[in-house]
Amino acid sequence: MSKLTTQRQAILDVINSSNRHWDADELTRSLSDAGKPIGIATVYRGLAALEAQGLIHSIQLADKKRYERADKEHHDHMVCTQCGHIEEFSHQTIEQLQQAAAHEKNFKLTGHQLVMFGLCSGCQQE
Amino acid sequence: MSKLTTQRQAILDVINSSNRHWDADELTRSLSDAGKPIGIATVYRGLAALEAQGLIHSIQLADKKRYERADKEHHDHMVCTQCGHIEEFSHQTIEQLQQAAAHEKNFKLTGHQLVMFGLCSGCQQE
DNA sequence: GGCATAACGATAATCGTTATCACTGTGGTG
DNA sequence: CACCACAGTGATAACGATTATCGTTATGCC
Repeated sequence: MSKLTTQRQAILDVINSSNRHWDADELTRSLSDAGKPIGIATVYRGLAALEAQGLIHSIQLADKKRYERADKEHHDHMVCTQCGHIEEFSHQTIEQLQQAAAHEKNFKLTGHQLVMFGLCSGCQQE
Repeated sequence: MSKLTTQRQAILDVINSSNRHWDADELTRSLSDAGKPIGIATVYRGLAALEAQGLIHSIQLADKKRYERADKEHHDHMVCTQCGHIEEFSHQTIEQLQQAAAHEKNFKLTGHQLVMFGLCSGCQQE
């Protein structure tokens, strides 16, 4: 198990302090702005380590990976293709049906990602 | 509406000729091997145009985008994290539940992607 | 035939991410 | 306490997929 160093703790604190979905660059800047400069490579390594330990979660979007706190119940994401806003939702039945589908195909499920794309309520106005 | 040029027709033919999920590089090589050399930039542009016209579909994986024929009924994907094998499955109820979830959040749905990760039956043996 | 326009193809540029490598901090161990 | 092993750090180079650039080419229309 890797160490929870000062830097990794700082990354974790930032992520846990909000419900945002952060990318590596945003985290680097946020920490620098807070007077805790950190190397971008350290951020990437830290994020990988924290995720491996289950302390944070990630979603893989088309261009980049985004990280969020793990201390919430499982959910999936809706991404607004206009403004980038990310809405969360969870649906227990969907999870169950996924399990069933995997079982049917003889697939040993280790993870999944459901992302829905569309326009958030705000962006539908225009 | 963009044109269906010789090159784009060739890309489309390759994709429609199998149930594989192709990336841009594989398509370029396949066409070159078939005696129809094509520029990689042309492949990318062609793929974008073909997808915009609904003639092919794509899935965004962590590292790259893969394209498949569009003349099949809608389905989602299971990706083997060991060998890269892609299995398809469809579940009507899941689609309906997604619609419901989007509606609930006031989200105007334009697309979605559900990818499940795990081990295919072959890779579980080892 | 000539011209406007979209597409092509070679290649440079971009961007997120990973690898490299010299250096640093930490935690045993003798 | 000094030393060593080793994971982590940070600057930066490298990488890989994709996009932009730009001169050239093909196509369709008057």
